[in-house]
Amino acid sequence: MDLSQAMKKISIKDVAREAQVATGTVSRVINDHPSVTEEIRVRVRRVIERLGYEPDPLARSMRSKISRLIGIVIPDLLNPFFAELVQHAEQAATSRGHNVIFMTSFDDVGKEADRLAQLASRKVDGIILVPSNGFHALKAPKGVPMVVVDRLLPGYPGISADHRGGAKLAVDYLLKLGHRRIGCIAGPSNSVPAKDRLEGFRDALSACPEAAKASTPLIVEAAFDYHSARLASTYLLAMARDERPTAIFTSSDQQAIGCIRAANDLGIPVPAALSIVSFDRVQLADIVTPRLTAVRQPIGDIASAAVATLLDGLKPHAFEAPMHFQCELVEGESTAPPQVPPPLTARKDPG
Amino acid sequence: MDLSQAMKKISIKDVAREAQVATGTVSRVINDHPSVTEEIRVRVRRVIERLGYEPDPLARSMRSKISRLIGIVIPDLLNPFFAELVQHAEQAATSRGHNVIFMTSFDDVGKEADRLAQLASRKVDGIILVPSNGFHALKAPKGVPMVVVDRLLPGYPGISADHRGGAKLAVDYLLKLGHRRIGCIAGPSNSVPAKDRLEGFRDALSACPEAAKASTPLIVEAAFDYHSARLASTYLLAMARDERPTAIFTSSDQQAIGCIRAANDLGIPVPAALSIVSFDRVQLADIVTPRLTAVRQPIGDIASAAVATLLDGLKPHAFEAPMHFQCELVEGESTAPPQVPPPLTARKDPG
DNA sequence: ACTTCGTGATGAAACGATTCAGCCGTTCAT
DNA sequence: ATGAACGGCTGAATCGTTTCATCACGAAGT
Repeated sequence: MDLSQAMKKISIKDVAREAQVATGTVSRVINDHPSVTEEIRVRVRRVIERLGYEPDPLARSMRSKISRLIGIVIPDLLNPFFAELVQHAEQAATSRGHNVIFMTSFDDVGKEADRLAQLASRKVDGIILVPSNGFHALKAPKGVPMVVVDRLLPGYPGISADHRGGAKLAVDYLLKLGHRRIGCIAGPSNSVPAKDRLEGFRDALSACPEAAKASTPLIVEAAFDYHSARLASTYLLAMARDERPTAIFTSSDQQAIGCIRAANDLGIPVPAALSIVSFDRVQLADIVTPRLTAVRQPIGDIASAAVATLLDGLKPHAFEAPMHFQCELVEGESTAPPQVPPPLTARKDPG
Repeated sequence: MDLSQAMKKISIKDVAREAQVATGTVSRVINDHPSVTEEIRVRVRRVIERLGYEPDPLARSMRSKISRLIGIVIPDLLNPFFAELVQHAEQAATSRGHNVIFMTSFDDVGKEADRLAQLASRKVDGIILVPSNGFHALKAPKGVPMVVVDRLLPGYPGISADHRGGAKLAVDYLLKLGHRRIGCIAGPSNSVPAKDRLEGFRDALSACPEAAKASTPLIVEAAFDYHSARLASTYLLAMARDERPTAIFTSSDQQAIGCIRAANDLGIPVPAALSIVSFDRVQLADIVTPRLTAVRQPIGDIASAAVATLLDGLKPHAFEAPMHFQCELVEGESTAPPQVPPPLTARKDPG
């Protein structure tokens, strides 16, 4: 016992010798290859157990070209949406016996290309990419399946939430509450999801000409973060009372929080005088006051689908339509029916 | 050219043949081994360039036992503090030519052990571990350097912020503002950092007997999250006005937000009637209303130090004192001097 | 002049798995 | 009865490096 403990490492050869079979046979036992009699299979298994043998992943992948490793490249982990995505992807990969190499591109096209090359040289079995924003002719590494998530890219298999449908959900909800002047903090125009959400905003309005007319001038563009949205919201809310929106759709939770802040600063109570619906619905949405009504992306589903696509080798997707997942509206406390605006001219007092 | 493109892959042998040297020589050129004449070095380099040869990391690590991979295991990526830690660690590793395998333990000791074993079998060059909470005899994989971060563990090289000193910083600040009844939302008692922060809280008070006497009954324990802290805060703030704390130190930003919410619900204005200082100071602290005054952990430094420790092979740390990094107080808008409490009996009205 | 050394380069043996060609014995169809 | 097909196993080649034991050669020491 002690001697065997002192031994450096047990390899497939040791197992083979001990079990009186060839190394190839042991290999087939390990890999559950059918061509092995039950008797031998059991015998080998027992020896493996006894020796505490574990195959070396490195040697294994070197020969087989399968690394049981997948790469994930995202722009920024501080964005809770991406953090959640990574967490779910890791979970999905782990449950399928893979590990994940994590990388950040910092929204830099150069870094992104570099990271992809590194992953390729590591011979990962697949890559999940959330591309950096803006224009770029992405060059996917040859021979490594890749799936683009969230920010879709033409020509690559893509998976994302149905941003357009989700936004429509949000605005439909506001319309149903009775709102007609609905502002929109759109995301940056170089972001695909932002554009999609804006489309969804318009989709919803197109069913209600009155709202469409009143709301179209109330669309402003801002980055996805708190500060930009606070600024943009201040602009919208500084309008005269009968012109300013009674509700605002924001393209991210952080934007919504900036919007709430702007409303507070202007003395506009939320949701009494201003309803807010946001997108993403990450943890954040639940701890802010008031809790956000928001459209939740099915991040878990997206992550699972991405991993499954890679690991099941569903390559043909490349030129088919991207996969979309339905969003869901989660009601919080940031929405209410619109106040009846007090007549501007005279007060209808009794008598 | 076209033909060479069609070729499967160029290996070290191709380079050797083309440059008229032995493969071993090429290897030494690649690894900047000194024993190689300038002439040959140049010649080989040129061939490498021309052929676009890139060494295969797998084959490389198989022989050399060096994978240029480090593993990082954290309990939960949705905790923004850990997300930031991972982000920084990835950055540090990348800048040193390493990649990182990311794993989540979900605060489960069993999963944690499993992940560590996986990393060991992948022959990573080092492991950064944020251990799951609670008791456990952690078994570090043999032969892989490991550094424990944040939640220190006796017997392992550890790196963390100076939680105790940081907490003292926070409470000193409150004392300086004039507060004497200072509440404390302590973290869960099975968490090492939580205990350290509580120590720091006590350290600060020990300099001011008056405050110590008034504050000691105001310590309550809660999980690090929003909801627990909201509950705990409500308990503290529901006390009579001259008994309840005029300031509260919370052990996390999320706790602080729960605390603010509790104060709001009770009609206690922050910071006018209640000052709050929290720990961590992640992004969150900046977008909440009011912005949090908080103690910031130098996450970047911690991550860099962890990576450096692993990659520079500073193993002897194991039984030395853990490495601590100083925290820094960041002023926000959640703190103010205490209100002068209005006399309880009669109002000192003129006349 | 002869050994001793050191330097730079070589060729082959690891590393630890997978996989491929081949072999032997059965079984099945003809 | 005979050949083809096939299942089950073996042994060796292979993957792309690093590293080790040598070796050739010239400089230096005696």
